Amino acid sequence: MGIKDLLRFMKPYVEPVDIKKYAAKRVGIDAYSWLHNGAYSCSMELCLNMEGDKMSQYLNYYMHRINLLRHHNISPLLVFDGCNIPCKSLTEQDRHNKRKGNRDLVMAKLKEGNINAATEMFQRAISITPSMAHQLIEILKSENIEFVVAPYEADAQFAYSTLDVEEGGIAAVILEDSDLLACGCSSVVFKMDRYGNGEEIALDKVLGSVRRIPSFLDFDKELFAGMCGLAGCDFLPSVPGIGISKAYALVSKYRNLSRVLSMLKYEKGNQMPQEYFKSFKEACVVFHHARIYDADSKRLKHLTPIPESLVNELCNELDFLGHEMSSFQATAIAQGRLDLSTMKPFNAQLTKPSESLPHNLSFKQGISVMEQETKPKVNVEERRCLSDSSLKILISPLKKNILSGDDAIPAKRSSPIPNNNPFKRQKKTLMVNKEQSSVVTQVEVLRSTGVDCVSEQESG
DNA sequence: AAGCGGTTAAGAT
DNA sequence: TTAACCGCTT
Repeated sequence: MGIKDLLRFMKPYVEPVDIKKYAAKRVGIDAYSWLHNGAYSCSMELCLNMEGDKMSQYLNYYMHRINLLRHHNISPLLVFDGCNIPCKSLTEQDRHNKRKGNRDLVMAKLKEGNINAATEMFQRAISITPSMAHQLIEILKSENIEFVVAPYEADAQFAYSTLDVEEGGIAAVILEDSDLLACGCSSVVFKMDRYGNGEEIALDKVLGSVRRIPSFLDFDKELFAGMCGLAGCDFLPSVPGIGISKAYALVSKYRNLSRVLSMLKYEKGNQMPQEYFKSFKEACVVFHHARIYDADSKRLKHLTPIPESLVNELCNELDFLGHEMSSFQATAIAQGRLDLSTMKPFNAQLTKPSESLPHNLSFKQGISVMEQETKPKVNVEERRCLSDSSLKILISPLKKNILSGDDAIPAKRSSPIPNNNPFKRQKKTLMVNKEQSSVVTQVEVLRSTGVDCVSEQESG
């Protein structure tokens, strides 16, 4: 995953960070990585789709971390991954198959009665379902926490949100894995623990740096991204014999990506796959011009505008970035109204099956192990963008929400909003002074006074 | 020295 | 599942 060995290579630039450094700033969060982490504590319940409190424990984990940020007066922006981009389809297919294998193993162990082995396997078989993401999104809405579902890669969405830090863009991105650096994200926080301690790489300290080794003097974002591409990433296999170190050496020697490429062509000759040069170009375009959602104009845009000359060079063929979407569709996705595995609105349970949209966009994180059997398989080759007409289904069940432009959808939660703020006491005193009109407040106060397991209905 | 494949431990409570 | 680590190979 990500760029091979990049983090190890960048070790000299990694610095410990306390998240309160970003007090009063906006910070981006990889929404799925926290979902994954939170799911460990209840992997079996999630996999077997068991009802009950334990199953929602991942939400507790989540709100704990959100509350940690709020405590430091940090405004979180949660970014969810959206649809797959075509050039990544091989990677996704692989994962899909592995999860399927894990599911078979779990069932075998369960039959043997080997509970220990089974629970271990459950943790490997976890995948985040659209409905889990949706549950979280409903809570985020009711708690007024900013979020966006990216049309495609969350990475690019992050990069877009960091473009104008002075005008309220995000100052850093918190994530568990992956390497935002290739997209040009200015500041990345890895491995943040429950107290807000993590490790950070600041790209502006990297580029132009002479003090540390490796030195990135004379590197710009384009060269840096090129280096990452050469080392191999999700949508581009690495050149045999070239890892991150050689990639760095080549780029710093030639300081120009096309010169590096012609050099490779010359040196490696027939070792280079025929498709490589085209794929490399496309990977670079993904890094710089991926499709993102622009919340102001409510449209799909490119991370940075694609120059006309580049479009011509690519023969007007931009579908490797993911298909173009209407403003209408992009907005529905961004606001979390669409289940991307079915392309149906989340709360349109009353919709007749015959009105279902075709399963032509795959949900990035896959579907749960138990759901895989019932849901039709997605053929990645057949993915096509939905037309506006097929989206009309959105209007009937959700008319008010969509036409009024109001983002809020009445939350239908089965579980109460988790409240496990590590700073409960301090919060409580603040809360008591406020008018306790909302369910949230009531639950929060009751909990902090020692009353547990208050359901929404009981308190309302 | 760098690449590459295989193994391992962590993550969550 | 993924990053980190180890040891063999180029």
